[in-house]
Amino acid sequence: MGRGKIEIKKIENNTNRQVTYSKRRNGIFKKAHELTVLCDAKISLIMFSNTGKFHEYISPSTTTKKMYDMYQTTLGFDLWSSHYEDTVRHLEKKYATGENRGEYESTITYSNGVPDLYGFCAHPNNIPHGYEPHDPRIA
DNA sequence: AAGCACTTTCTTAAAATAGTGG
DNA sequence: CCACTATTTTAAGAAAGTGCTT
Repeated sequence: MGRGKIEIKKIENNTNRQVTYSKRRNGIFKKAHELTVLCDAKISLIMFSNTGKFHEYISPSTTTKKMYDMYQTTLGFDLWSSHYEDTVRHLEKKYATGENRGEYESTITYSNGVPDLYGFCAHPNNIPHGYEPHDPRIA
């Protein structure tokens, strides 16, 4: 877009990276707001820049706490338990590729894959181009 | 004043999407 | 459902602006 297309990889130039982050963040927040209004969706976006600056969007119809509660209820585990990592591994093993996918997808209407710790839900058949997972746990 | 981190503005090419029709 | 198209929107690049710190 803009003056030309850029390759999706880390922007090494500090100034350009900062500008792109600022503009794209606003773009995402605007889209989240539109989806909230148009489709009556509940959306929570939490982001930290590479310098640690915090920004958040939350649909007016919900709260961040409610979203975490829904996340836990939907996936059936406790985010804050000491067994969280184990639980996620278990769910991934059970649902990510196996014959239980249908059962899983019937309970998850929005996402299309495994419980995520890395920003999106990944399923081999439905990963947007350029967003291949880089989960440090599955190195 | 000068340097730094971050945001905004302008132009405009590329991408997204609403609408339409097979 | 998919393909095509017209219209709208996004965001790159460059530059200017804002606010904070030293």
